[in-house]
Amino acid sequence: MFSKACEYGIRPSIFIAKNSREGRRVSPKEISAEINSPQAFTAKILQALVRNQIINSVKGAYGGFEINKDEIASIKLSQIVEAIDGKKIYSGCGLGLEKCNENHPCPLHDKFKLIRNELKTMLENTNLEELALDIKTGMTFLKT
Amino acid sequence: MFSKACEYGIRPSIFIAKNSREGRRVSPKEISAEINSPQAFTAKILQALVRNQIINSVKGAYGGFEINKDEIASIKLSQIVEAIDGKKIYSGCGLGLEKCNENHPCPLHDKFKLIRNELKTMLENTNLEELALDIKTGMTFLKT
DNA sequence: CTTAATTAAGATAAGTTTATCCTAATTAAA
DNA sequence: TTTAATTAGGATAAACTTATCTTAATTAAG
Ligand code: FES
Ligand code: FES
Repeated sequence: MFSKACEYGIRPSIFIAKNSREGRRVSPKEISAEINSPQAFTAKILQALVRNQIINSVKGAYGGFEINKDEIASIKLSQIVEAIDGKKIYSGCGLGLEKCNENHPCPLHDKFKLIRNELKTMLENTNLEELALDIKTGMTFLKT
Repeated sequence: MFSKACEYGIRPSIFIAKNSREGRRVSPKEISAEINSPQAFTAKILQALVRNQIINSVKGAYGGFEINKDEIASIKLSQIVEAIDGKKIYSGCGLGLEKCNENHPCPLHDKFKLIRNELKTMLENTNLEELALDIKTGMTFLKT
């Protein structure tokens, strides 16, 4: 469904959100250990999220990644997915036609569009705070 | 959402279904021309569908691909998707955890599972006949 | 100012998916 | 039985995704 890159965007973001709520910056090393992902590759994705102003990085000693506490609740999953995988997941044809088009639909268009839209709505209505809270209470997990 | 291979499984199947309803066998050449896909690669996917007994092939002169008329309505999209992409699309964790598990869920599990199940239901409740009929009436398209 | 810690970024490698090419096997028709 | 048409299948290549490695840039602390 999502690319590995996208997964390595979402899981770290949740982990960073959780820690930022507790006032702690985290390093790529700690992140990849906690979410069980390849460190250098994950760091690359984090760079992209920083460029997209979804997370903040602080360079140099005692630096790391963080998210402004008061922004955590307003960051939607859709922003992360779009920053990494683009919006093709929202707009692309399920059968691979060049464009998904009401006036030139593929045979699966009506049915596929419904599900694609639900996915979109879900991602747009899910924010980092709610995901981070479940992690904190040990109800959900980010690895294995 | 689906891999290219899967798209090259679904679109040809619809095209073959439409033609089989009309009593015509089709060749990989005709198929890839009509659905605008790479011929050799598409042929490979067709081989896999034949091995999975979803479509029939007739070798030799005047051969080609076809589907038994009375089976078209009973072939579900889910069969094609599973034959090519496997069932990971139905069961895999949205955030890439090794297993999607009720007892060890990722933060997105509840919301993701809903959508994944809807996709599954949709594919299981869509058969080749209905898709082929829309093509035939010119209401839907398989290329560009 | 120097040092040590840390993110950024580019180069490279490995792995997977997508695509092409060539030959073998099969079969209907002449 | 020969021929021409056609699918099957293996080998290879190209493209893309995923992953690693090395160096540069930045910054807090001493
Ligand atoms: S045209 Fe295929 S999903 Fe809309
Ligand atoms: S555990 Fe992630 S979707 Fe179920």
